[in-house]
Amino acid sequence: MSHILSIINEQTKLSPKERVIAQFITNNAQRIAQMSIIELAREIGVSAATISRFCRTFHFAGYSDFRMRLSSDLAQSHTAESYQDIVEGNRLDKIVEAIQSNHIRSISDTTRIIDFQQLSRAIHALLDANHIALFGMATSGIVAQDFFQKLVRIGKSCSAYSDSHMQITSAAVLSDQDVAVAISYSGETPETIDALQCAKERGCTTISLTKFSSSTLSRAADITLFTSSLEEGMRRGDMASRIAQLHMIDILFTGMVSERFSEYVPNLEQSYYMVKKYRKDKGR
Amino acid sequence: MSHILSIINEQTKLSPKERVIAQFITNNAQRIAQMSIIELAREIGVSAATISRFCRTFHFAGYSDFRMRLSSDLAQSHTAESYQDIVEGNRLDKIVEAIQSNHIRSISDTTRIIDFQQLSRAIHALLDANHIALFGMATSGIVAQDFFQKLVRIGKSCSAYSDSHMQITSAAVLSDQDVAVAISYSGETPETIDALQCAKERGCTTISLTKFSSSTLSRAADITLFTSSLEEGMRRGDMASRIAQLHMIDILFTGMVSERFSEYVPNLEQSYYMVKKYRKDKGR
DNA sequence: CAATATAAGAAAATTATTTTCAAGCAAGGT
DNA sequence: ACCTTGCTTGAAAATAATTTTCTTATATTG
Repeated sequence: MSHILSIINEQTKLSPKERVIAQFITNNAQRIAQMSIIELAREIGVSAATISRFCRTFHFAGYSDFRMRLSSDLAQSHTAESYQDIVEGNRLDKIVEAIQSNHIRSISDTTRIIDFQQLSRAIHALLDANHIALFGMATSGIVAQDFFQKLVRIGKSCSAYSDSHMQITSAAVLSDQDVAVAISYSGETPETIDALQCAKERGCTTISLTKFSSSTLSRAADITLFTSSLEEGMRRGDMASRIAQLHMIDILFTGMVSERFSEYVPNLEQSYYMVKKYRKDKGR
Repeated sequence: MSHILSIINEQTKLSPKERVIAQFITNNAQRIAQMSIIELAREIGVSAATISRFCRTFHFAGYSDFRMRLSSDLAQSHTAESYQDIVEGNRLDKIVEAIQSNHIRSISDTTRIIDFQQLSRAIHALLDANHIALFGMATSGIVAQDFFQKLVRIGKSCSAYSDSHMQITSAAVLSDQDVAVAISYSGETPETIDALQCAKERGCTTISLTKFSSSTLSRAADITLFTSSLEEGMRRGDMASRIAQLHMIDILFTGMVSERFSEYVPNLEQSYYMVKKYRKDKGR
């Protein structure tokens, strides 16, 4: 099934009309590409307003955006297979194949749902930030650490703590010149939400990176970035989700470096060079 | 090139403005998906009317129809060419495309060069290990941390320190029942090599994960695993290399879980469940 | 049972797209 | 040269599509 359709079908807490809409979309995905919101509304038997809201619920910019993404999603879906879970006693080559296809799919799906407006806002917010605070627990904490290392290399002031008390502590001292990035696949990790709320209270610009569906974290953030969401039960080991998050981090980072090339690239190069130099000097 | 783009480019008898439009569309196809006719008009420097007429000239129902067909067209034709470096002032859509293709390529290349014999040996060594010590600095340290988190979830005794003194310390107390995994893209990171040598001296089985070419680290290890090597000068930010390393970690981990399914999957599930439970109990 | 929240449609407002109309310009005829 | 004709193009009007606001109905909770 197409990525967008599976997101829509996964969502369990939908209002009656929303369910009707989801149902119709699932059964008539191909036709929707050619329908205006009004035609669709008439055919389903709901108001256009409800459909418009439905699209926003799923983080599309609006109906047009939804329709477009759905159709490119459908165009692609016969090319890529679906995500595969870890299963028992699989032959090694099957495992490798499954992981490869999960990861590649996760990257392409994430790319496909990028909202360039939000992405651009995020990059500029990060560039202009005095200090960047990164929040994330467990696997998302690893992703935060990764971003942290990158930001350090270009000389950006930033922090990333895996300890939830330290996260809050670092959030507590932020100002409105700062930016907070909260990472959580589900968007429901309490510690991460708390840290973001705290940062928000301090007047920070807040950025969330969650799976592509409505969540407490994405609702709370000023700028929302998404990774593809996997089918349910796919979370064992958080593998594909973490690859998608890192993919997004790479896009943010590269966007930043590309924008301030002459300032950041020398920093990057210095940081590699100095690590080498000071290692040698110690007499190995 | 996409079908629609080639149709547009084939057309030879176009008016001046039409040619300008065709040109822009060809060079910015990806971006158009997110642009209204007015934005596009402003950017090109023609009137919206002219664009509307342009679309009809090519037998589309109108601009919306054109935009939709173009984007599903682009979704189908997947373009993973060679690795691309970060360059200055690139447009965001180009950046995203480049990163996506680098990552996908990095994963497929890494998969292609897998030596299943070595992989299988590595998985069994890890399964049989009493304790697993992970070594890696900087970006490879992040990868080590990631593997660490996964191993903890299945209840495997392991360690991963980013501090090079602690790495050596942990290596110093290993026994011949243990396994050491040393991660370094170049295979020449002195701290990581030292740790592996130290582990070897203690009688450990040693596994290296490096780029695909001979290196001090891979020569020193009992079992060698490889990730694809990127073209020179591609290391800015270590993005693709880290994705490839994580891909390999996922393969190792999934291989382990798949082999001891009934022992490890309940552990995995318990670990997710308990995190949730003990968070709730704290009274949020 | 009141108070509050949520859902949903009608209508208004906004935004996007297409059409109409008029101006500008080049080619060809007188 | 000067008019006519046929294009091309943009401005503005007209239309269509979409979103927002406002209101009412329906649940939900204390």
